[in-house]
Amino acid sequence: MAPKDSKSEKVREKRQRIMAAAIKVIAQHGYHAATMSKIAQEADVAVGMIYGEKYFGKNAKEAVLLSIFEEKMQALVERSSTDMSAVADPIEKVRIFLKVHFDHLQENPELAQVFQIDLRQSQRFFRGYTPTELFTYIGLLGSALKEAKQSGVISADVNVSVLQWAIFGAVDELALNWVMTKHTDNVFPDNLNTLPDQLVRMFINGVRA
Amino acid sequence: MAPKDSKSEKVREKRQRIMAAAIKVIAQHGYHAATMSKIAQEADVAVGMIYGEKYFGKNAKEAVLLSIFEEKMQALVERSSTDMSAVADPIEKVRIFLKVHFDHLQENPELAQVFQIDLRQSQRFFRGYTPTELFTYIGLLGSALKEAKQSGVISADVNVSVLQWAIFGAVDELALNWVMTKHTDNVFPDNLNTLPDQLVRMFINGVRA
DNA sequence: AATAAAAAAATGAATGGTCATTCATAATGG
DNA sequence: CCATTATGAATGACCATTCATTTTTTTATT
Repeated sequence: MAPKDSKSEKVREKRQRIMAAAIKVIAQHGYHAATMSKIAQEADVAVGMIYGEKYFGKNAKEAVLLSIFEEKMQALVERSSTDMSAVADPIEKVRIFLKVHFDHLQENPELAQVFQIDLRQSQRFFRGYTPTELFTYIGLLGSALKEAKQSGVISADVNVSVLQWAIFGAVDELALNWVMTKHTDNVFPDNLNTLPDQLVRMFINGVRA
Repeated sequence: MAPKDSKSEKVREKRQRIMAAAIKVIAQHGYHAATMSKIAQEADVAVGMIYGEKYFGKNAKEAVLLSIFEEKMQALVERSSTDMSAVADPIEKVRIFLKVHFDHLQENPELAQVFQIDLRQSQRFFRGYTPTELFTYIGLLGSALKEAKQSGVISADVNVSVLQWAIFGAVDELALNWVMTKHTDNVFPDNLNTLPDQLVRMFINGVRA
C-alpha cells in the first residue's frame, strides 16, 4: 500500500518530469504561448493527467508555474544559505551570494529565463500571489548587508534596504542580459564568473579612481 | 484638404487617446489580459477603428504596444539627453540621468508598469523585435560613464559595460518595487527623490565606512 | 447657401481559431 | 474482478480581427 502521507516515487518522479517539461516549454515561448499539450508532450504524459488530484489539480497551468517558482527558489535559497554560512566575513557572504546566483544561472539557463521574465508577471496575473521564496532569497543578501553595517564595515548612513534592492537589481539585470543575448554579446566574455568580484568592488568600494 | 504627408490633428489626437487607453488597461492587467475591446472602450472609439490604416492596421494589438515602447521611450531619451547636456561633469550627468528617470516614473506610474513588466516579454513575444530606443536610453548612461573613465574619475580597470547595466538594473529594480508596492512599503519614504544621490554614492564612492 | 451625390471614416456584431479543461473510455495492477 | 490511474478527443469560453452597414465629411452643382 502506498503511504498516505507521502507521494509515491512514481508520482513524485512524474511531477518532476512535468515541471521540467514546463520549464523547457515556457522558457522557449513564454507562459502564455506555452500550451498544456506541449508541456504534456514534452513530459511524455497525457494532458489530462496533469489535472489529476495527484498532480496539479484545478488551474493546473497556473499551479505548475507557481510550483516552479516556489520549489526551485526554495532549493536556491537552501544552497545560498549553506554556502554563505560557511564564511564569517559579511562582505564575503555577499560575494558568495553573488557567486551562487551566477553559478545557478549558468547551470539552469532555461529556469533562469522563466524566473527572469515570467516571475515578473505573476504578481499581476495571479491575484494575491506573493513570491514568498523570492523575498526570503533577497533577505539572505539583506541580512549579510545588515551584518556588515552593524560591524561597521558599511557606513552607518547607508540605507540597507535600498542597497539590498540595488544589488539584487544589478544582478538581475546582468542575468537577464545574459539570458536574452544567448551569451553572444561582448559584455560577458565567456561566462559570468568574474561578475561577483566586479559587483562587490563596485558596490562596496566604489568605482572612483 | 488634409496634407498628404502628415496626419491630421483629428487622427493624431485619436492615436494618442488609443495609446493612453492601452497604457491604462495594460498597466492594470498585463498585455495578455488587456482586450482590444477594453482598450477601445477606454479610448471611447470603436474596436474596428484601431485596425484602420490610419491607426494601427494589421496586428494592431502588437503595434499599439510597440508604439508605446518606441514613442514614449523616445520622449524620455530626449528629456534625459537635454538635461544631461546642461552639465559638464560626467558624474553629475549620471546623477541627472537617475533624477530624470525617477521623476519620469513618478509622473507616469502606469507607463512605468508597462515598461517594467511588459517590455521584458516583448523580445520573446515578437520575434526579432529589438528595443532600439531602450538601448539608446541606456547608452546615455554608458556615455557619461565612459567619459568619466576617460577623464580618470572612474578607475581604468572598471568594465564600463558591466557598470552601465548594473546601474540600470539597480534603478530598474527600485522602480519595479515602487510600482509593485503601490508606494506603500517602507523602502521608499515618500517619493523617490533621494534615490539618485544614494545610488551615485553607492556606485561611485562605495558604501565602505 | 442649400442640396445632393460621392467618398471617407467609424461602428460593433459576427467570425474563426486557439487553447485550458473535462470526462467517457482504456489500460494497469493488486 | 475491481479499483486506481492514465488517456486524449471533445467541449466551451474567450478574444483578435474582419467587414457589411451606418454616419460623417467633402465635393460638386445650382
